[in-house]
Order: sequence, then structure tokens, then C-alpha cells
Amino acid sequence: MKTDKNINKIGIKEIARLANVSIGTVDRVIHNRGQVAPETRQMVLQIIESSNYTPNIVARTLSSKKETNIAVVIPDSINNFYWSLPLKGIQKAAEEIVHFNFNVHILTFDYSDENSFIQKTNEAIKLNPKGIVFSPLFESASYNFINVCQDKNIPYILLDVSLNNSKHVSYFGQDSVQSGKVAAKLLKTSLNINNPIIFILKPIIKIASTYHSDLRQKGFMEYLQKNIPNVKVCDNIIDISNEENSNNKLKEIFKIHMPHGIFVPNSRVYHIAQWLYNNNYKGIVLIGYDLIEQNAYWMEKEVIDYLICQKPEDQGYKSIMAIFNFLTYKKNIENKYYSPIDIIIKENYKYYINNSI
Amino acid sequence: MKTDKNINKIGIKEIARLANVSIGTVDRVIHNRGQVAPETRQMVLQIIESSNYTPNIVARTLSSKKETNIAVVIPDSINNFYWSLPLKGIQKAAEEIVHFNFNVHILTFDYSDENSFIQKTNEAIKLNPKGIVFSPLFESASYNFINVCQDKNIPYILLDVSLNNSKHVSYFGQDSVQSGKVAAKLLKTSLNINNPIIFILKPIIKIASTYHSDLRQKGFMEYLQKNIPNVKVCDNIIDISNEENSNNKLKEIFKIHMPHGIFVPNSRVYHIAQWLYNNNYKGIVLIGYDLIEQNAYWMEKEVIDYLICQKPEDQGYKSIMAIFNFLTYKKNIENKYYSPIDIIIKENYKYYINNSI
DNA sequence: CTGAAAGCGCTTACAG
DNA sequence: CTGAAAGCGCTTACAG
Repeated sequence: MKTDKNINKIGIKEIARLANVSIGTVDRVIHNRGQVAPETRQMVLQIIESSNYTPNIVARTLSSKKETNIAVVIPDSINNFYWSLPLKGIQKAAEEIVHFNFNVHILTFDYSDENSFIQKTNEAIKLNPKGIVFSPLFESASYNFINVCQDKNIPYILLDVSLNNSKHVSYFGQDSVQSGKVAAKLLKTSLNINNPIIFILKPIIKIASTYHSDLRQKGFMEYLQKNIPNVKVCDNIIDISNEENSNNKLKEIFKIHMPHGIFVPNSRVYHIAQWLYNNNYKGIVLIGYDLIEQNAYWMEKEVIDYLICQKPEDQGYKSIMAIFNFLTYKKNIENKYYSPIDIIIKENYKYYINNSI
Repeated sequence: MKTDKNINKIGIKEIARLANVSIGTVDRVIHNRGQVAPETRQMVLQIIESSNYTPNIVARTLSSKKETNIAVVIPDSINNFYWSLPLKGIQKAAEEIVHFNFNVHILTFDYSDENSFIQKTNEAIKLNPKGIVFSPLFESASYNFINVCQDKNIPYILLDVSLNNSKHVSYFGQDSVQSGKVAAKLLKTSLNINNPIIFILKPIIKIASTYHSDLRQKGFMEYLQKNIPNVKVCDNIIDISNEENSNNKLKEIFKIHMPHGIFVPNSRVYHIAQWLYNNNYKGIVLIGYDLIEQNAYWMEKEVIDYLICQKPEDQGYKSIMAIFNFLTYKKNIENKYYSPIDIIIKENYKYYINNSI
């Protein structure tokens, strides 16, 4: 087996020769620029097709002085650790494609402020980008935005949050509902009793979005109801912006019932872990989300049993590479890309740290 | 964030003009090729220095006709599904770097035949490769091979199997011992009893290597002995090259004990699943390796409970990209890269299929 | 609608 | 020791 360039590798010169035209005409066909006689066009297209021609991107980059702008509009990661992860992946991708005259412009907005989102999308358009990657956190503003994109014929990719009836090139994100089911299954297996008492605890800080959290809980509940008919579930929101209040709230909840398992549908599971540890509660199966540093700590201490993880760096990286490949090679891209739902336990978490890209 | 390229972009032409020489001479200085008068050399070097010149790597790639050969020596995937996976990743990487004049030559050997390995390593050397990726399945032959590589100053990367006292640039593979521990932990959690009876079943076909299998079992046993002191383990090899014999063997084993859990340290767990299903054994926790099609089937049917997976496509892909980056950018590379130990269950397996690269 | 030619920044023979 | 020139595969402006 051998990757033989001399078989696969054919350039516009050779295509021109086969089609009996000049390379200029081949170029016109490839880029849809200028007028080409329909028969000539057909001929050239057919040769391109049957020869598996792929443009030499190195030559293209060298000869073309065009800079290609990609605009990225995502929440900032100030007070918002999660978004630093896709950002990391995006930056890595940006570095890789800068050699090809692709400039990735990252515009971050305050995700508690719709106006800042609108402002950044406007800025994005002003960059005259050839492609856009963004997170449609605000629905109606997002629809306005994609209308503009479609008017201007700018392909866009959705990151982390999806949008119905949108003509996006692709969506990169998580299947949050399914990840909730995974969590429920793990809990069921670990408890292995017919009448478990399960807490769903949602530690929140005032501005946090509950988009994914709600979907995860939905999947979690669906699974439980179907597979553990006699389960008892207590659902509580814990405002952790004030330590004392949150402790009191937890104390109250635990007075009424003692849970067998706890499901935390967001990354702030470390907060619950800390409280369980401080209050010497043991033997409760605890499941949460995201392998952030604090969660790794409580996993090592065996207070957190499972973390569900969804490779946000990967999603960021892949979304940029996808728009790059789409623009460069006109490659078809899957309309939807869900990253794997990783199950993390004490014994394997180390292999997921700094390892995702 | 923005990458501004237009600052101080100076090329050899401009350097030549400033130094009052031709671009050929500038090139000689840059690459230390050919003779240059000491004063001329100084002059040019000084201009390069003060102008922050960096070579345009895109132009370099385009103009240089030098083809860089990378030799890959791995087992063939005839009758050996596993090796089709790294192969897939390798081919994908090969496609990506072919534009940079990198040719990846894949040489596959029969992994039950040391001579075929030796022959392929010899062929690899004849390609005059700038880098090598290979799987050192035969120890002494591998040491001979790396001695040749070191003599010829060819950097090499190990794939899937590691080698002590080797000066490889990097190793891409699995931490098989740890993955066995993960399996044991999952089994412990699922059973949750103090005196479980556990079978380790090893379905083999005559020529299969037991390298990883042995390490997985080692990790598995270590974890059990430490964490379930009263466990009873029965360890059996099942030759599945003959259906009837293997069925009889299994029947015999199950006559003596009824296991609570079964650990299969290789990908042929589907064979055990099939047998359990046919004989109507239920409620036995079954753990195996690798998300191959047959295993997905039995996972869907809830006969296989867990699969441990190690992204072999990824390993193949990354090993090639690593040698490419090493040669192109002289980038430092981690000496060792373990892929994550993925835990696959019925609820998440779909997200791992065709999704790894 | 089409072709011929210059040029992107470098490498590589070749000639002196 | 050095320079002049061709060429890598593509894009781009120009001429017809």
C-alpha cells in the first residue's frame, strides 16, 4: 500500500491539457469566475471529477494575496470557565491556518447581555468574513444574524448551541439530552436498588445559562422514569453565589431525605462535593459534568464518582477546521457533529486532561 | 485576536538587494550550502538578523521538489480488524500532508511472521525515509531496526507497542495496564458484592498477539486484588478457531462456577456474548474491548455491558502528524502519548462510531 | 468566452 | 565563489 502522488496528484495544467483548454479556463470553472461555454465547463468538470483533483493549497496560498477572514462570535470566558475551552481549541485551529492567509477574528460577548451579542455580530459582519462560527445564545437576535449571513452568502457554523430552521453548514456540540441518559444509566448501575432516592441539585450563579443543564435533566429524567419506575427524585436549585445560604439550603434538603445518588447537571458539582465532604456524607453516588480542575480534585478524593465530559476544546477546534475545509476544499461537511459523551472516573480521568486535541 | 502578517515581511529578494548580491547567494547563506565568501556571508547574515527575516514555508514547499518519504511499518489488517483502524488514521494524515510533498509509504507485515516484519523494515530503509512510524511487535528484530535508524539518523515513532531503551521521538498508544484497572473498577461498581466470582475469558485465534491482553489482565488483577479481597477469579483461554471446541470449553467452565462478571481482555468479546445469549445466561456483567461492529451489536442487545476503547484511528493519525511536525517545524514532541481510555456503554456508543478523527 | 503571460517567494540546476 | 534563469501550481490582470 502506498500513497502514490503520481497517480492521484493532478494539477490544473494537466486538466487543461486533457480538456484542450488553457489553465485560465480551468481556473474559471473551478472558481465560477468569468464566463465559460457550457460544454467546455462540462468537460472540465468531468475531468476534475474523474481525476479526484484537489487544488494545491500551497500554490494557491502563495499566488493569492487574498486574506480570508473568519469571524468567531462566542461568549467571553470572564467568570465563565467553560468558554475558555472552546476558545482554546479555536485558537489552536487559528494558528494552524494562519499560514494559509486565514485570519481568525474572535469576538466575545457577555452572555448575560443580548445587546453585547448583537453588537458583536454586527462587528463580525463588518469584517467582511468568508465564514462565521458562532454560538446562537439569543434566539431572535441569532435569527436576525443568520438572515444577514444568508443575504451576504456567508456560510456559518453553529457552536455549542443549535438553532432550528437554520441553514448552517454544520453544528458542533453536544447531545445534552443523551448525556443525561448516560448519567442516569450510570447511576442506576451504581445503585442497583429498586427504590432509590435521587437528588438533582443545580448549583447556579446568577447569570449562568441553563440551556444545556435543562436538556441534560430532561434526558436524565426520561431514563429514570423508564428504567426505575419507583425512583424518588428531588429537584433543587442551589444558589451558590452566597456560601452560607447555599449551605443552609443543602442542610435543609438533606434533612428531609437522605439520597442514594446525586445528579448535578452542570460543572459546579465540585461545590456539592465539597459540602458532602465537609459534612462527612459518604456512600452517596455523585455524578456531574466537565473535567475541570476542581472536579478532578474531588474525583481523586472519591467524592465525585462520575463526570460526563464533552470535549469543548475539540468542538472549538473542529468548528474552525470545518469552516476552513469548507471554504478551501468545498468539502461537504456533516450537518451535525456531536462529540462523544465521555464517561470519566477516577481511574481514567488523567488521560483526558490536556489530551483532547 | 488577530494575526497581522503585513509587518516587516521581507524576502530573500529584498535581502539580496540590500546586500548587493544575488538571491542564490542569500540562499547559500541561509542553508549553508555551497561556498560563500566570508565577508559576503557576514553581510547577508547581518541583514537577515536585523530584518527579522523568516522564510516563507509555503513558498519553500512549493518550490522544492524534494519529496519527503515517511515509512510506516505496521501489521496488515487481513483477518485482523484492529489494525484497519490505525491504518485509517494514518491514511487520513497522509492525505493532509501530501500537499507538503510528504509521501507516506505504508508497509504491512504478517504479524504472525517475524520474517515478514524484518523484510518490511528492510524495505522501509530502502525508501530512504526522513522519518519512520512502526509497531515493534518483534522485540529483537525491532532493536536491530532502530539501530539502523539511529545509524542513519532517521527519527522514528513507535505505534501501539512500546520499546524500552529506545530513542524514539515519541510513542503513541494505550496504557493497557491502566485500562485493565478501569475495567475492574467498572465491574466492581456494577456487581457491588463482596465475594464475586469473576471469569477472565480470553478468546484467541491461533496467531493473535497477547501483548496488550496480558497487560490489561495485569491491571485488572491488580485492581481486583487490592479492592475486592474476596474475589474469586477463573482465568481461561478459549480457542475460538473451532466453534464446537470453544462451545464445549465454555460449557465446561460454566459447569464449575456461575460467574457474576466476565472480563474479556481483547476485542473478541462478541464471541462470549454470542455464547451467553445462545445459552440464555442473563445478568452476568460482561466487559470487553474495542468498539467493533460485532461488539456494538451485542452492546445494543445489552449482552455486553461495557467496552473499553482506545481510539486507534487517533493514534495512527497523530503518530503521522507528529513525525510531520517534527520534521517540518522541528517542534518538540511529547515523548509519550497515551490516548484516553474511553468507557463505552449502550447509551453512548453511537457517538464513538466514525467520530474519532 | 478564451488564452498567454506575469508573478507569489523560494529552490535548484547550470554556467561561469 | 557567484549570478541568471527556470520552475513549483496556482491566481490575476490583460488582451483579444
